[in-house]
Amino acid sequence: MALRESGEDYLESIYVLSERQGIVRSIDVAEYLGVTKASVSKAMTTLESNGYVEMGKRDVHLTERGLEVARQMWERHCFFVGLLEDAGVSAEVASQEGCHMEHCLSEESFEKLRAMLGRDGASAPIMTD
Amino acid sequence: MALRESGEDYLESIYVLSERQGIVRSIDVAEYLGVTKASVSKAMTTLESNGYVEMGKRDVHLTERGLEVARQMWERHCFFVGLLEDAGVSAEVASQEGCHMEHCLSEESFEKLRAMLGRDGASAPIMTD
DNA sequence: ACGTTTTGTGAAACACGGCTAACTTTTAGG
DNA sequence: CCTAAAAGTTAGCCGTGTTTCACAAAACGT
Repeated sequence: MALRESGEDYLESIYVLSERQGIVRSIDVAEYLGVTKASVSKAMTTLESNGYVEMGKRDVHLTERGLEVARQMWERHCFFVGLLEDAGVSAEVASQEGCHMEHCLSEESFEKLRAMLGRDGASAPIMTD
Repeated sequence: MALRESGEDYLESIYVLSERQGIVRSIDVAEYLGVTKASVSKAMTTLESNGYVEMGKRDVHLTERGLEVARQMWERHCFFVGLLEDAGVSAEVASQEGCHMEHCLSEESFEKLRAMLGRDGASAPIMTD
């Protein structure tokens, strides 16, 4: 089953939170994304059954497969947010809108775009945002 | 009621088709977007009740309000498709993916991005694609 | 003018992704 | 320990936007 935009968002947030705090619980994801814990629970179930995450007793973590997607999403997130900020968009708006742009492109197209725009591949350090 | 991504797509396609062929029928929109005519029928009903389109006996056309949105979407479509093509993405893929990017940004952010990237505002001539 | 084909509509169903509410389970303080 | 708070799950609902299927209405060829 193909990953949807919302699934990618969940994976990305698990990635960011795990870098930030190590162990990630559903409630952390819920707060980060601004959804209810019920929504997270549902999403985790389908992400787990598709092999993107594994749920322990009190944590959730990415599988290899999930990590790959998550890193890619985070990379794109940083790219688009940086691009918009450079264009003069406020950090807050750039972050919101970048969140959507990151799901629009295939990997191939994204790489081509990044190559053309000459922004290097460095992702922003993960911090509270 | 705010316009959703799909509503914007419908308006844009009516705009493109009307430039191309004058009169636009539901079936044309359905074929253009690759959805069923039932979907178009339903979408037109809500777009009409929100003042974006008017339905005649055998055609559908944009109101002032709808035209404004449609032109804006088309402008963005051309911008993103052009950008991707310049990056080396095939016309077909660029068109597909540009279709999604065009809905991600606020008007303000889009203008800033366009200004920074220095692509002029000329939209591509409307042709079969 | 008639019948066929094309076009449009309406009803019912589905997938998705969110929500609330109620419940269970786990954690942690006293 | 034991209870209260926090975290997680489950069930059911909603809105959006599709679909299919059946039908209505219009257009068109002969």
